[in-house]
Amino acid sequence: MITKTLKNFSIRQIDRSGQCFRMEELEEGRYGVTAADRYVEVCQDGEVCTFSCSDREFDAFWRQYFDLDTDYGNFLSQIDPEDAYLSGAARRGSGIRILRQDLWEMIVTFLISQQNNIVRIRRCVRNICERYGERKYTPEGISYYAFPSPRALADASEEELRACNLGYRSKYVLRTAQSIVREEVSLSAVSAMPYQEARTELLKLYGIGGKVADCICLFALHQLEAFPVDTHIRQALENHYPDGFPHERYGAVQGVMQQYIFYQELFPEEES
DNA sequence: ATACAGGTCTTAA
DNA sequence: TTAAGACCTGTA
Repeated sequence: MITKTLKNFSIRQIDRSGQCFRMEELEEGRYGVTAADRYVEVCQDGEVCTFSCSDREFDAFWRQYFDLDTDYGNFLSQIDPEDAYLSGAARRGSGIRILRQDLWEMIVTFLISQQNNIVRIRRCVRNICERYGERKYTPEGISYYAFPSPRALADASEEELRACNLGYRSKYVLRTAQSIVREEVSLSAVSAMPYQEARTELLKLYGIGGKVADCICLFALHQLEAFPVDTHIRQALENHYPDGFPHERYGAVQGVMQQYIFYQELFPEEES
């Protein structure tokens, strides 16, 4: 158990921002987070956060994962004060972090996410983790499932994946897993590439188009110049930027702005 | 009912 | 090169 005081950090906003589909609210203000092959519980009260892990585990993994060494105040201060829409969106989502998630996990997760809804995406990811992932235990004895390896998914059948509720995305996941196992695309090579190169490489995988590739670049590779355009973002840009979104202005950090906009569109009203 | 979810692939002009 | 159409499945 360790406690940290964190600015511009909201576990609730991160959960609802839809980057991670393996986070769940256990009770009011308490979240269980599974990432790669690890699990932690996070409690938050204002700026005070408690993580249910050791100091060593925190420094070895979660500090990075939650991007805690980045000053998000710096991103917020770059926003054009004349831009009322973006300023408002950023104020509302100011606790969002761009997580540094596992590359393979993001590839599969965002393959599943296409033309799909959040509830079902979560269920699909849970299903494949329980079916193909290794069962693990925290030091306290809480059980959870690691994300399945490329090998494990490559050895599955399309029918089995459909049974996990993936629908037509089953063959995307299967063929992509096989491509990775055969090293037609190298995960470690992609990890080391700059944005444009990584994006081009990811597009070689079956079922990955521009939007999904950008999500992977942003949420796994932390390439903040990636700006995934989905139906919500497209709509928001049409409504609020008739002359086009100022991509040049936010260039290297526009992925962060994308998240503020996405959050604003998904949660326009303050609830409870 | 029918449209729509964090789209992409395939096929036809 | 562009533009429909198809594709799983749940929810409103």
